[in-house]
Amino acid sequence: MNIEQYKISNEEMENRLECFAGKCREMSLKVTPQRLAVYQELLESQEHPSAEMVFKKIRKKFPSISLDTVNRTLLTLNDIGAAFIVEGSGDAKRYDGGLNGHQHFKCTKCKRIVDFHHKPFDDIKIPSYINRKFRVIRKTVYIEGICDICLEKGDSQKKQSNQSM
Amino acid sequence: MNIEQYKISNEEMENRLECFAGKCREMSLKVTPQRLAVYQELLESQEHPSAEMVFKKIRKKFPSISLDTVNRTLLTLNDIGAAFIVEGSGDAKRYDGGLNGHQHFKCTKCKRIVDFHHKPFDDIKIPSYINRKFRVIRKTVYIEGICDICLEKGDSQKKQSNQSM
DNA sequence: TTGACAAATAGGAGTTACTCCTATATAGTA
DNA sequence: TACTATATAGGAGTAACTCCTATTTGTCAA
Repeated sequence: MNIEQYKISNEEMENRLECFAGKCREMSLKVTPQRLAVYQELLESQEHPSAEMVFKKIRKKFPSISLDTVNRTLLTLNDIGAAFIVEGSGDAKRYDGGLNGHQHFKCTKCKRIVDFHHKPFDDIKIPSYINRKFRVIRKTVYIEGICDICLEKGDSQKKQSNQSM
Repeated sequence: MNIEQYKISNEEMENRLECFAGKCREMSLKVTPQRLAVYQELLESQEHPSAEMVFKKIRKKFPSISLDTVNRTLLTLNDIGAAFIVEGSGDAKRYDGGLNGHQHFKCTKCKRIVDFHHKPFDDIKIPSYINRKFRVIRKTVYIEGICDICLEKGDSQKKQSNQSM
């Protein structure tokens, strides 16, 4: 079975929370109960939650937390590489006239989407257990990063940490 | 050069508009000037526009068009396969604790994101002209479709046309 | 241990990107 | 040409943030 439902053990969780606290200190970010709660909830969740979903879960144990804190914290986790935003999610719908086969590169800074075409990517083979379980409508190779224009005019600005923990 | 800036010719545009009108009739959708304008603008655009971008452009030639019409029309284009929504765009940000290497399948109906892991997808090689031009932060194989749960409870519902024109 | 202070939080206001509603207009047909 | 099912314009409503500000709290240093 390659469709993953990975449940974390208690020891593993302790370990990861400690590691996360360390990373925060390293980046001179304060280790607040809110941050720990958000990080823990994200690790426990099996469903790639939105901020709203995380908020609703945490609120049960931590009724005073605000949605804004959850949002801010999740973005912070993304910045320090302790979590990431699922590819493509979170921006306005973008449309494609679909004139010919191509793949997309998206700049996470300016949101520009650039087409490119690499023939081998047209023919990627999806594992059969996916086709058996789901009705696949589209498959593609998707690349995210910083585009040439943003690189040029902003190279001196803050760089994100992008290695995951 | 594989980074695409494909500009359509006038004859090609005429041809595509006629073909689009035909497809509308076939689906018993009315061929309105607004629909033609939205479709034409999408084909002319080099930038995978959002509804707002299309709206601003069209408004110059067609000042009375409403944003809602642009939104509705773009969704209609997506439904009949005359255009599509760039993968992943348009929904709330979804977060990933990133515990281990995996890829994502997203259900376009219920927005559920399911992890799967197919080792060959970990090692896709990005063409060098991409790495030369952009700073790549992430690359992944991304699959969209209808998940098992939605298939089971909604198979009788409307099916989208998914072949592009 | 305790101040001091920069950083973080709560909660509400503001913004963006739709999505829904309804009266009016119009494309397609009879 | 008249009818009718669709489509449109424009405003209201909603979702998902993002910003603002007063208050609180980790962290460091004495």
